Amino acid sequence: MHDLAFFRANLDAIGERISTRGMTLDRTQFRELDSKRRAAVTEAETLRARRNAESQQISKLKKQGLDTTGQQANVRGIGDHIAALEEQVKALEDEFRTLMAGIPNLPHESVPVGHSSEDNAEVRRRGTPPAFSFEPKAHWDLGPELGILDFERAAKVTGARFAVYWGLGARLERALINFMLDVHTREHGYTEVLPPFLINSASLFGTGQLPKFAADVFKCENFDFWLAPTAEVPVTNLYRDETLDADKLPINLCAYTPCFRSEAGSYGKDVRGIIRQHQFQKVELVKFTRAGQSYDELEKLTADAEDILNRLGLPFRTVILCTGDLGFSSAKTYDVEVWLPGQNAFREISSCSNFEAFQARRAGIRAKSGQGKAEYAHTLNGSGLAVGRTWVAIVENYQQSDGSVIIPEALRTYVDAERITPRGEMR
RNA sequence: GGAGAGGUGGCUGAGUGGUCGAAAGCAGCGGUUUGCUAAACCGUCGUAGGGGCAUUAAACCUCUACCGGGGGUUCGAAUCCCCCCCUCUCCGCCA
Repeated sequence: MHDLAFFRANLDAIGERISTRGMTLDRTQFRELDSKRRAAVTEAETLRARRNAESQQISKLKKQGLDTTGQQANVRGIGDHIAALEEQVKALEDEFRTLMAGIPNLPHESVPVGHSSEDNAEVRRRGTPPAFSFEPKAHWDLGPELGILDFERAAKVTGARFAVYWGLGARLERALINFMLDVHTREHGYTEVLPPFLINSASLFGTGQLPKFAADVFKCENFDFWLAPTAEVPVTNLYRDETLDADKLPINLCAYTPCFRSEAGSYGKDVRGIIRQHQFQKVELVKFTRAGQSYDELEKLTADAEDILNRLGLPFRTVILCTGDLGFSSAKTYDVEVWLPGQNAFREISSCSNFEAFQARRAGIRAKSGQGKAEYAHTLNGSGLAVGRTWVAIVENYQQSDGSVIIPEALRTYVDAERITPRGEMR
């Protein structure tokens, strides 16, 4: 959500910047709706002022014991008029709010202009993809062969796009969660939180999933509860409608949660394996900062995510998303992409974004220093990392010619094994 | 799930139909006093939106809305009625 006064004053510049995202801002529509809305508000308020004044008169007359039947009928007439006007105002404000709520954030000036993911720019690359003396397998073959990944039974229990992890497969997932949380809390300065996995509509509005992207989120019947699509939602909304002490920022939080996404519109995409599931596990990093420090913190956040891959010895590259590929709420995003031998490609494993005040304005997250005026905080988040995709990266990058998988050094104490062998534990 | 008690400004807490945006206290801010600290005293102190406004912004004036949320009654609602949400206590049930 944009600041209204700023938006009005800089409409043309904003419209042009937004067009780099491949979206057209109808400035004429905005101006017309805004002035129509304001005219209606002014009219309704003028009438209300009149009603209040005349009501006071009635009060005075009554105290003098005078008859006020005529005045009362008159004010009742004003009241009816107000009621009719209020309906107009409400309709216009709803329309206006929907319009404003659907306008994406402005890309930061450092974001390259482009149309699609092809225009994203690589900013760095670490590690070397492993050389295999055999044809490396994809995890959707390796997993079942190792007896650690089971799609058939998941489909029976729930449906497509779900998986069951067995034995060391399940333990590898859990080990990754613990490893990531330990590194972030002990070495990167984050505080661990464990939030609710169901969130309400107000929270989804705060981070920008609602109203535009309701179709991507699972909704509970008969409750205003939704399954969290990412820990970004519950964790960012922890401070909704609060004013933070600016001198104590940044606040760095990390959280493990399962994430649930309907994946509407992704039919036929990544149908094999666990790259794109309705449920996946993620460790998320969230920062609340002052306005002036958010871009430095974005660099740190991204480095914190990359550090996990470094420690696991997984090759990756980091790209900066171009204007056309940027998410709705984000001003600047780095995607960290891990190398997957089974697909012979880099695949997104973390997405680190600075939302500036865009979410804070929606969610009412302010920061105030001493006697200073409260300002909107800046919010950031990034995966640190997507656990399922890290699982895939380990299985595919560390596969051996005999079909086994070596556990990376950093993870051994967590998995309590050095290797996953094809015998398997699935029954 | 059942019974009861609550939800008012940064906090505590009064207010049960008519200048109530809301008493009082605390905290905050400005000032007087003061060797320093403290105290005392005086003043000030919510948020959002509209209009005045014209080239932006600030300041100022003014109006409107906001006493958990949404409806209703009334000339007029923090106050009365209905629905919902949240918190606390007890019972039941469960992990």
